[in-house]
Amino acid sequence: MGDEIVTISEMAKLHHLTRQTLIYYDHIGLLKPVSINEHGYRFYSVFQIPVLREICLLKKLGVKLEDIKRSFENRSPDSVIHLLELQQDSVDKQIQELNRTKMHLQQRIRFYEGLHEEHPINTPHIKEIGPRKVLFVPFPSEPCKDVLHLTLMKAWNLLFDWGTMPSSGFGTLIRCNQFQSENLYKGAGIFVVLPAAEYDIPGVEEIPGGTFACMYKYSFPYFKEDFYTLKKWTESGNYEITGDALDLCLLDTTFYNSEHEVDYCCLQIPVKKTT
Amino acid sequence: MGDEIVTISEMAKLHHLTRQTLIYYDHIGLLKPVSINEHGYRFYSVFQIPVLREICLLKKLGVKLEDIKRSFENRSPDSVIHLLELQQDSVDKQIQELNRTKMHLQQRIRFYEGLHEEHPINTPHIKEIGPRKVLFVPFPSEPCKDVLHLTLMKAWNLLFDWGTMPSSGFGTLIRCNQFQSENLYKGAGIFVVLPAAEYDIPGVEEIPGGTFACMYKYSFPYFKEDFYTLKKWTESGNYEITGDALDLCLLDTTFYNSEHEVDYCCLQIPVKKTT
DNA sequence: TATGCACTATATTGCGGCTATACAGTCAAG
DNA sequence: CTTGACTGTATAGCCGCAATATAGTGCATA
Repeated sequence: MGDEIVTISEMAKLHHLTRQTLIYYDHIGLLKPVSINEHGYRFYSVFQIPVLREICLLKKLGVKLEDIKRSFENRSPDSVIHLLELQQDSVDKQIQELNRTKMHLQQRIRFYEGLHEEHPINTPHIKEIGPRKVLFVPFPSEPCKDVLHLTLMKAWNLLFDWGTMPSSGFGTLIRCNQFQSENLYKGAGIFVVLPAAEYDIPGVEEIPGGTFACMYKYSFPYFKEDFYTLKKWTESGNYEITGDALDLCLLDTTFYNSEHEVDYCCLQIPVKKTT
Repeated sequence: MGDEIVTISEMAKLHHLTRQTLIYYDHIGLLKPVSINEHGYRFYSVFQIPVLREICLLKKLGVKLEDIKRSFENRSPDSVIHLLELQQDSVDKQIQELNRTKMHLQQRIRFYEGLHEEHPINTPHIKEIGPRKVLFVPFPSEPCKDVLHLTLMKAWNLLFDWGTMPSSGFGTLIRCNQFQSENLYKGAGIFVVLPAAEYDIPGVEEIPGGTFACMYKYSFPYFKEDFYTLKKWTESGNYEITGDALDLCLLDTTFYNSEHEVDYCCLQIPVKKTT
């Protein structure tokens, strides 16, 4: 050096880049060497050092090479401010998105950690459960494997369309006004529990908190037997049913193993003690 | 449908994916159809719907397909919790990184917006300036174009190594104990202004805030004339110099145009009034 | 003069997670 | 028998390079 001319390797080392990167920048027209000798060797001017430095800075700020290139075609303090402000908006959006993702991750982890508590199987018992916001989608017909899957996917996609995620479980909801009827599943459907923070979705129902008769079980949600077992238990125990029943799916097909090849669910019927 | 078998297009539509994506998942072994007929047509089982749903969920949570694939090879609630916790760490890091980037963007925008104030050229005046943290790197020899560039790159790279960014300007610092000397640039060097929030860098100097004699000018920082002009002005105006002089570079080579082909700088000498 | 070493060049492939395109075969309805 | 909706494979492209293969250049030493 010393004569205001810099080789490609010097230029690269100065900016903590590799030679290939500079060759790439040459190819895409982002930074072309001031001269090329008869063997194709690239030579840069010391005046290009601040230019490459600025490219590295903008790159580190997340600006795309194409945008950097266009910015240099018409460079002024105002045009740079404009570029940086656009980048600021983009970064803000990315942070927002990541914060949502973080929230969904937390909810999902908490959901799975709930499984660590020891639960008696097929044993009715009483539990206090807080209020939940759910999205409800009715079954188009009598529930069976296919209808269940399709209805769940419909609910799931509705949530996705609204930019949120079903990170806290789902299940089957049975309307209490059909509990005595032959046609138990009339008005029933799939519910998906919403993350606590997400309210701006139309058609959201609130499941009130309170006392629930619960029973953990391995079965498909369209097997009525478990529901009737739990219902009979509440009646024989001086409880009065106060609302719709939930069959919350805790472990689905994706967790099937040699031990269990049906869903692990928690049936929940809201009750109050009759005196 | 209805017979528990799903075609590729149905499977895709159910999950808001394209056919090509499912073919891709087949190729990488993430989700293989349960059967393929004599013409190569792919057929999925309804039991694969929850699997693909879970794949989409994990994908939306930012988990890589390769990790999802491995997770499914040994799937249990605990292994999923582990996967999600790893992802949570990763998201936290990304958010931190973006917040730093955002801060640097803000500083950089504020720096350029400072140029919007109308500044008289070559006219000494008095200004109050707050304290600044800077990284200082001495010149290895008498400053000239090359030495300036190399020293600046050294400072710049030191900051990059520490994971921060010189987003608020840089310039030349001249030691006040050499102001009377023939050898003005002894002990001089490059300073780079640090973002306010970044303290954990070794060798950081503090430039105290206070009253400064300032002069905006177009020139290279190693031209002594401007410095002596401003120094003479302070002395004739009953000011006493109280510290090192700064020659802050506001617009460098990258902003050169037909009008100006030297740097736009602001010379700053800390002073106090002599009574 | 030969050898070695450090430098330079070009061209290609690969990463991740697809999308888009081109081209061709399959299937059911009219 | 044609039409249109489906299916397949194969390939290129996105971004910002890194890695590799292969070959030429330039200078110092044996």
